[in-house]
Amino acid sequence: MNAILNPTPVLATAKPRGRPRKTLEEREDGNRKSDLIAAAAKLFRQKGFDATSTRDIAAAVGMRSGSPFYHFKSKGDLLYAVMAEGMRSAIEQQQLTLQNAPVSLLNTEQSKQQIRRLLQVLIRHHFEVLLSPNSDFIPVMLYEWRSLTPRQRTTMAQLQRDYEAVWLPVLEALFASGQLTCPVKLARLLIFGALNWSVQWFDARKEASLDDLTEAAMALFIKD
Amino acid sequence: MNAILNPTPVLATAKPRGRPRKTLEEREDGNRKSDLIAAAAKLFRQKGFDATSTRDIAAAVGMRSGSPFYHFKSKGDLLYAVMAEGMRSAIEQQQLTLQNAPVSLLNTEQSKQQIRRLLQVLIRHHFEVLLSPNSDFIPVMLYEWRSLTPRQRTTMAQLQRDYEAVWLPVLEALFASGQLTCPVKLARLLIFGALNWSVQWFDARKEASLDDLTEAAMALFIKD
DNA sequence: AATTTTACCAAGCAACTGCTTGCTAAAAAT
DNA sequence: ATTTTTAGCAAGCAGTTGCTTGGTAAAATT
Repeated sequence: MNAILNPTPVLATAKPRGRPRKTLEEREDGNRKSDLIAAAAKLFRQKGFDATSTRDIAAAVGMRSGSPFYHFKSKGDLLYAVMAEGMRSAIEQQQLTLQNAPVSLLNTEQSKQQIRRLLQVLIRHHFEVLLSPNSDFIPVMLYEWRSLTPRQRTTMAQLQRDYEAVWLPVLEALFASGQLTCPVKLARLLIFGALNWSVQWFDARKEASLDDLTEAAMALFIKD
Repeated sequence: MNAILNPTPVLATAKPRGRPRKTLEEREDGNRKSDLIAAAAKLFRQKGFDATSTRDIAAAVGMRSGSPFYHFKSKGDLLYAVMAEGMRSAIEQQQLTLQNAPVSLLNTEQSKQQIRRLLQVLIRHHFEVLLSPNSDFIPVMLYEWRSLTPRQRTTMAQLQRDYEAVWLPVLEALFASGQLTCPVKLARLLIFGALNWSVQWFDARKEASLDDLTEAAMALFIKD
């Protein structure tokens, strides 16, 4: 527009331009980074990674378009942060849930019912991770793999293995006791598929509760 | 660039510019539209709808950037064409598979084994739709719902109901005979989840065949 | 009191996006 | 032989994208 050839901004005596700056108190201190992660998770889930612009994310937390790049060096890094944070908290919660469960993973000798109960706890917790409100992190992880770099992909795969590690001994015990008649390896893949797919159709305002789902899944997979 | 103010292209005596035009014979006649659909399906599956540009698609079939818009009025319409074509052929194939099956759907009185066999045929066919090479259509449909208009979404939902319609009586018969101990409605959702999710992990170059998968799924879902 | 750090904003650049326009050569229809 | 249709190409427009740069007020540190 202007005829100024040298685009270098004016240096001296710049008086405060534009909108008023917020004080630190107003911007609810510190956790702006996690605000960004939460907002990004929500938008990524709603519209997908590619269809969400960094401007959308900035606007969602009341920033200007360039500001998220102070906290994250790229949009891709923000996606990775969403997924990593999601897996971290999912694993942590899973550990807690198992500690509070009436049955122990470490106990080798257990009744059929106890092993079955263990799977039920795992399934119920997984549904919670997938479907409880404001937990967009894991769905984003499940559906936006493509947009990760190979590096990020491998570390996410490791986290996923950590999460699933607890399941394998349970499935093996169920197989050994005849309550599961399907090779454990494929059973794991098929069962996680059945559960993970629920983010596509589950509607919290509708008939089934997470307990209903858990019961149905148990009935579908387990014999006796 | 040029100092010509009126951007209207020169009218008279335009000599043939640019690359040589292909004759109809060279461009393998007629099916350019389905070429576009196939190329789009492949790319949409590989990179996702948003990350695929119309230029990518054009290049994949040897066209210039604007030419796909002669065949489809928008990128979204091309996506819809991919999905609709995929569902059309999936439904058609399903019908054919059932006709050649040793058991009939219309027969009300059937043995436990016959009903079980019917489900096996349906599962096996569904794996084929999902996982056989060069069939990117259905995976695209499963993962790119978001990018459809509400209108397109409802007609796709109808096609999906048509496809699943055949499954319901089979599941109900299995439930009635005690081979399925899970409410039919939820069973359908969970089973389709388990199957559909396989597009995320299945690798044709690896251990399991589609028959192995079918066997595993049957063992997982069905009692007796 | 002086300095450094934190957390932004304003502006904008270069690349890319979907899509349109004006045109044209070859094939098909008349 | 003439007209119409088909299947494109070349060029480009307007909008959007991720990201960078230069600056700055307020808070924290020294």
